[in-house]
Amino acid sequence: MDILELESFLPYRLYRLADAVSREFSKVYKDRHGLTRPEWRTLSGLGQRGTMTATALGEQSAMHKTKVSRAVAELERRRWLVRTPDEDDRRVEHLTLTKAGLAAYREMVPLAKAFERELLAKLSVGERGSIARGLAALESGLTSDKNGP
Amino acid sequence: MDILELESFLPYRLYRLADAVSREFSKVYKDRHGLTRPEWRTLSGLGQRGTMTATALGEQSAMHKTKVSRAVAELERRRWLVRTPDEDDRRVEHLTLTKAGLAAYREMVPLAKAFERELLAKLSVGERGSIARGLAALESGLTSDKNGP
DNA sequence: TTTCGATGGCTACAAATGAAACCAGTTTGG
DNA sequence: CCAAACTGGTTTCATTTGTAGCCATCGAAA
Repeated sequence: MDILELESFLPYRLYRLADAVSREFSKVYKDRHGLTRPEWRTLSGLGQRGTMTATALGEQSAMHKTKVSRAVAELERRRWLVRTPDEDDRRVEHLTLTKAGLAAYREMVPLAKAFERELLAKLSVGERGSIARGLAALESGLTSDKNGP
Repeated sequence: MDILELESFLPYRLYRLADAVSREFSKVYKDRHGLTRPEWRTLSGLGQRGTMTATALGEQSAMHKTKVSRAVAELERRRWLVRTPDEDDRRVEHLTLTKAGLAAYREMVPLAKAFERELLAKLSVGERGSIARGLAALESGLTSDKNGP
């Protein structure tokens, strides 16, 4: 009889790994600032790009509109970002971190980098290369057929 | 100023990839049988191993107890599995797929394998090897320090 | 034994998520 | 010019998830 070995099934392995890593990293921003993942991604996106619209944020960080909307609302409530209406299109808002938001971002960046470094530190150089190539390959394999007919 | 490039941040990349793949694959078991992911994993685990306790299922498929509990309850409601109390320890229940459950499992296995095959089909042999090695390396890097002092 | 800490499994409540509907505002085609 | 289709963003509601606490049972230690 034909069976499936869950432990070596790629979707499962990927998910489990990502879940473990993400859960571990979430401690960093949760413990430090009580952020949720969508909030962290929003902070990160704005810190990186300077100013973005909600839609752009959603695309960059692969989040559903509603996640973005709620994350932005919360960061605004904390006064970590401000919205400035677009001149030409009144539906659009440009989001920018405030001083406080930027401070939080600046504090998070080294922690994030350290986390990633530690994660990779356990691997050999060859292994690091393997992940880089493997992930890139899978990523491009996926995104290319996202656009259906 | 120091910034973090979200798009190349490993935890983010992993999560996004896993999420996309998992979401795509979930269509298979959702469309076919209206299963949730925990339910699918439960089915898969039992199909693979024959008989397991809820705790064992949780460990094998990396699911929280409550997810397991609820998934098992649902599969039992569908009469896809039965519980048999352990002889020695009356807290423990052994879970086994019924004929119906097994039929569903048998139907799913080829679909799962086909999905994985297609996912990998877009990659070169070298790239496939890279993922295999990369994932394995990260996995062992993680599990080894899960056991804190 | 009795008692006390673990363990298997469930449930109740709170928080996070997704789908779909919605509201403005904008574009397009007649 | 105006209706219809579309887009940015929010809200509502149902579903899913996690946390914490519960219950029953078990094992060990007194």
